[in-house]
Amino acid sequence: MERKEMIKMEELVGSSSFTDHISDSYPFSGIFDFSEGEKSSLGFMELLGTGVQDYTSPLFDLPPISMAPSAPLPAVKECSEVLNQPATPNSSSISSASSEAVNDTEQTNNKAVDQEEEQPDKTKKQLKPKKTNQKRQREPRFAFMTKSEVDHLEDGYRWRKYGQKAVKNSPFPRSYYRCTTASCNVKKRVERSFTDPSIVVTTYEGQHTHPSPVMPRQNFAGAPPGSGGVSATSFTMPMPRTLSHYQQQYQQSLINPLTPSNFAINGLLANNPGLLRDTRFCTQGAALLKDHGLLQDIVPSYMLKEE
DNA sequence: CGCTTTTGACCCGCGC
DNA sequence: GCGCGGGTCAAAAGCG
Repeated sequence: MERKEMIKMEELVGSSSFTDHISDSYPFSGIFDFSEGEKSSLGFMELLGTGVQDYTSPLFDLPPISMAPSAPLPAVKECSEVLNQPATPNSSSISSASSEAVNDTEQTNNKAVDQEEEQPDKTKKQLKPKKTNQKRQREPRFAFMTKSEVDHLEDGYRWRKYGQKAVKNSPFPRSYYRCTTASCNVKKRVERSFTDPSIVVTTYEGQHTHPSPVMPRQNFAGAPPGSGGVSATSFTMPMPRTLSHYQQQYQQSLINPLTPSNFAINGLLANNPGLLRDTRFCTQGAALLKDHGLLQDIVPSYMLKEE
């Protein structure tokens, strides 16, 4: 059995319950898409190359202490768009989630209103209500590649497939999934790389507004949710905000070993001592050392002017 | 029976 | 304006 699986993102957040997916080398890479509006800034193919070797090559190192990037990453052209990212996509799960919740609510309301107002004729299939002229808000997206035989990787959440489309220039279709939780509008797309069919590209969009159905909260140092020790929102959203978020947590854990983040990170590292050594996160925004405030999550270090 | 998947149609933005 | 491609909807089918 040689199947290699992704590191589940909720595990990266801090579950202490995984051991069986870890191998010495993770064919795993991810980049972030902070696109705003319709244009995507995903560029992982150019960024990562087309071979599996590329995915596991050290795009930057994650030394256990410094977390310093070994080298600037390529595909800089993609980085400009991150600047359009509204403030702090991931510095606070609360703010991020709440702002999105507002958007979702607005969209839902608009939709409901539209449906009520328009009431298209019931000829044929009922048409979708027309969208308002405002541009569709696209949530921050996170994409990563996984070497896997299965398309739909288990990630701790329950998903319902709502669509499948053929992808241009690819023999493999793209599948669209939505989180089954009612109030949660997280989506993900799954498709195979046409350059390497063993690679599955998964793109998450949005943030879960609920804990993972299969990830018990006591993983986090046994602190009950809302107890004031470990807030539920800190750890019950395994969907990645950005990888740098986790690196921040890790960094924070080095600075202040009493922060709640440590419960997650330490548990993670305790169970997976090779994680930092082996995991090659490929993201422009992830490799940051200095504290650049909120921008630190979204702007690559070499784009920040040294002062 | 309830939930999920399938799948064709539709919507929408964008480029020409 | 039109066509294309990506994304979504929703009825029907499938499944446990």
